[in-house]
Amino acid sequence: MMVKSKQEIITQDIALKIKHQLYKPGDYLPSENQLAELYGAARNTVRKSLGDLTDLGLIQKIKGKGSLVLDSSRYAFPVAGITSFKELNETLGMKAKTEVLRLEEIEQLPANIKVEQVDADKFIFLERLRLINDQPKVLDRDYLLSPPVNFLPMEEAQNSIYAYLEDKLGFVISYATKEITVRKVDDYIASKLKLEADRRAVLVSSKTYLEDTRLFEITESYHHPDDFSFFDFARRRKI
Amino acid sequence: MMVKSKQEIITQDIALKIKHQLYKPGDYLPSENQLAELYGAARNTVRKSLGDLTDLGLIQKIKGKGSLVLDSSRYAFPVAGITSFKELNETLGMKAKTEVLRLEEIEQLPANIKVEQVDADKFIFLERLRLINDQPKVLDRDYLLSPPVNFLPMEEAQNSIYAYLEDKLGFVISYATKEITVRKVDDYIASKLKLEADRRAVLVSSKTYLEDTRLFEITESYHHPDDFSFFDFARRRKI
DNA sequence: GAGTGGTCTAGACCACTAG
DNA sequence: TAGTGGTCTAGACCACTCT
Repeated sequence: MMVKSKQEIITQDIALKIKHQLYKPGDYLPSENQLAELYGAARNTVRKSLGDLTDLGLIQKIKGKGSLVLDSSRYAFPVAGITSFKELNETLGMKAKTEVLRLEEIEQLPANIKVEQVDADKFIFLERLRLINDQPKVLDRDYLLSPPVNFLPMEEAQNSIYAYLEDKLGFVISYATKEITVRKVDDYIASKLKLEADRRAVLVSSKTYLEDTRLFEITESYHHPDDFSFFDFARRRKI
Repeated sequence: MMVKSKQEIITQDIALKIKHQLYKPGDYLPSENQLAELYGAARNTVRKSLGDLTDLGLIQKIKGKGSLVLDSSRYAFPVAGITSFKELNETLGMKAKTEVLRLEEIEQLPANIKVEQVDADKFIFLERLRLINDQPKVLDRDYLLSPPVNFLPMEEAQNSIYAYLEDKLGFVISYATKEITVRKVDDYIASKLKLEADRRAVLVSSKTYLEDTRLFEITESYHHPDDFSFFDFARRRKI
């Protein structure tokens, strides 16, 4: 049984109130002292929550004034973070379908994939085509390292493998690196995505890591160029 | 005179030690209690620093074990954040040049730019071509809102306008939204970027905001598709 | 059991904003 | 001057890892 921290509860409660317009864009949240009283928490705990909401782009803190609710409707879905296709669908309410093209074990990674050091015995190779309104939009190639991922049931492959890994296997996904480039693709990919003459697709390559920093997944997603969109909310960082 | 907080000093000191390999990838940092003693700070202060380093992707904290230094050499430059071309050059040491194509005041934004509510009297329009090894790579179009940006000297346009705004004008840049798409472009852009027949470029559209949440800059960057690369480090966020 | 990071508290002083 | 967020402290208890 997962117990939520007081801080998580506060974060989600405020996020929900912003989502449901109890706190509207342009409003100020109650002050930190008021929130602390309201939730029966120390001010530091409230501040941690407000910090998370700031990172998410939901509010902006202004010294001496308060915490201003931003208009986050345009980018509230966490596409800048690590989010799976399935999760995105549900958030955005699109009519989407997933076709599993291949699901098999392989001994080696394709030569074009650059990885520093991999101590996996084998890999689970999963190729999926993502369709929206019956139009092919994304060709996904997942390479799951085994170990730690030793088996992937076919029915899970059709859904979110993140949900399977997190909920069923208890994996804790921590972070990922992601690179976006534009590539000329081969005949196979071009035909699957129904590309025109130029045959360029947007390639999103990512590597995903567990809490203990073990790499467990490498993904290559080929997106149809007409429909690709990546939205990011970023705070200025100086170091 | 800008005074650094104790927490900033700690963050930068540890970041520097990681950069200079005093703490190497695979090593654990000293424990939080040891760091607190070392810097003469409370544990909470050290924890805030370690949290920032975690967000930057420099370390990964593991419960019961310690703070593990990650191999961040591949993505240490903050391309996922808000970073200007000039800053990137310096970080990556590329031979780059900037040509200012236009610098003028305009009354209206181009029709293709969607903005909610803008209370600017006019705009400073800056068009620049970015070349690397004499090859055109990026066509940048900046629209600076006036107010708050009332004037941009020509010599600053050739450098980083962020440096001008932050260092000379004292602006505090806080956050930005950024969207990446692929677009067919017109003859003008195609010729400037020396695109081939297909005439698609990667468009990075961004809006940048000040600390008081005022929008002050809209940018449209057209990247040559062969050279575009966007690298991101993301932590899994649930809400 | 000793050490680690995760959470939380109660209180202090500061700089900034506003009336 | 009162209220706000920003920083910092010293201490507590917890869950987790390792031996």
